[in-house]
Amino acid sequence: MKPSNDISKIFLFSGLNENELQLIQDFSSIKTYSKGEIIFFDTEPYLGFYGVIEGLVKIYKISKEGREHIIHLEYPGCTFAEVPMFEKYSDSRFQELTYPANSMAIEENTVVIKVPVKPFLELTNRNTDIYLKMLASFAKRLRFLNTHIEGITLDDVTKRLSKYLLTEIEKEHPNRQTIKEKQENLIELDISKYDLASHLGTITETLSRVLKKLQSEDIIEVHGKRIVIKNLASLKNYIK
Amino acid sequence: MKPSNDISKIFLFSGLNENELQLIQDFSSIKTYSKGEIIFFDTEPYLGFYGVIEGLVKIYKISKEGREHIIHLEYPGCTFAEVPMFEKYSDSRFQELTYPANSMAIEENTVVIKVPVKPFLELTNRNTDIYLKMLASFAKRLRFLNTHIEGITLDDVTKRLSKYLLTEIEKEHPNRQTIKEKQENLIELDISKYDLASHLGTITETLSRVLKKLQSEDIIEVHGKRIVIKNLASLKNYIK
DNA sequence: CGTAACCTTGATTAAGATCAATTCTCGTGG
DNA sequence: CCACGAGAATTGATCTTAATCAAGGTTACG
Repeated sequence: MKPSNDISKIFLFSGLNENELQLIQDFSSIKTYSKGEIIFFDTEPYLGFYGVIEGLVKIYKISKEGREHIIHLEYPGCTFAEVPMFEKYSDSRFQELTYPANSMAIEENTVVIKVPVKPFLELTNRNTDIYLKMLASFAKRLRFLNTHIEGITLDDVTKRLSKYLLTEIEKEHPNRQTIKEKQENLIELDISKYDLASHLGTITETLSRVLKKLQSEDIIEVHGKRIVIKNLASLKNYIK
Repeated sequence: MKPSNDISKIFLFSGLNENELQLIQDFSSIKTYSKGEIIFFDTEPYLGFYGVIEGLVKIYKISKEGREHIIHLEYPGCTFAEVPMFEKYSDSRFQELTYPANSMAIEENTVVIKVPVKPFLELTNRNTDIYLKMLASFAKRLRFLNTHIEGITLDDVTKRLSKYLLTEIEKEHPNRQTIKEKQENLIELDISKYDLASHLGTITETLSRVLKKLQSEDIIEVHGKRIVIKNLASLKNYIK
């Protein structure tokens, strides 16, 4: 009856036993969001972290002028906003922390678990396994952000888009050599072009033009949310 | 005789006892670098992390065209390149990891300790205190990078410089209300203008022009590496 | 079908990078 | 102590990329 309430798919919880999972479920809350619904703003006081069970969540910042930049996209299994938990720890004096960015569900029926800090830390206290898993997850995120910053500051939009497309291909075909010819070079965008642009640090108009340019060079073919890579070598050439 | 070999000032080691510190010192190596010397490249295989004992280190990326972007500046007490340690952990199959970015000593006689991963992890195995400290340090860095990305993608150069200047003032006067008038609004840059520009995601020429603009508006006064804030309110207005 | 959200296209503008000289600063050796 | 020279910083002129502004066109969904 509650397939969407299965929190064992959250990577962070994967080492925990039935009992611990039930405990977490007991003090946490699970909520389903519609597409476009805000999960939290970066002005809200920090209360706990979140995990995606179903759907897709964007983590983003907005400038004074209203321009948006997507920092992360969180897929099922991912946790987000765990970071402030340890900022609190590091501060001797108590201080009112806020969430580091805004977050919004960008798929219909996105299911998210909200885990309050205090009981969670009590449960996992001295659990080195959880700590190591978090360290690994933080490490991954740090490297991602490093690469992201590198892209934003040192690459133009074409290069950033090329990198994105190439990582998307890798994602869908983790071990490529064993895959048959069919669909090998097809990418099915799971986000809107607006969100993709914002994720690449640009705007829809520019993204549209760059996609058009790559099409005119016979490197890709765009049909709505489907992008076919027609010339992988040329695309790879752009990221050099 | 070896004042520069005092590794207890490394924040990460601050909870360790004499014995443990000695152990770390035994399997680690300490080296003094000249200004401009490379500590590691982002192409090198990962062998261990580093801690700054004296001096100043920049962590940076370089584009194909040779443009540089500084991601972090590391001061005495800081550790860097600890991140890949936990990427290795998270990967079941062994893989050859490289350093996430380049690093260079940017002060004369920068003293750095290099800690090899394996013995360090054996020493700290199951030491939740170290893990929590690392989580806190990763958390801090993640928030910093978030803010950094926000700045690069959503702010113009003037705003980024203003933010930098204001955080520098905070840094030098942690509890401002008790400070006397003199020197209150003086910033002594500890990096070159080239490095500052690169840290702000721009180039020296642009930085120079922005500094000039702020001077012409009577907000700051620049004398080489000394910058005096003449109108704090106006400067703060730029970061809104 | 109708309408709202999404996407594309074109014309224009603006911010900042690039290119090209100077000028300034400071450490070093005569 | 001064002069030299190299690296650092400034300034000006120009160019490039991508943002902005302004219409249209497409798609999806009730």
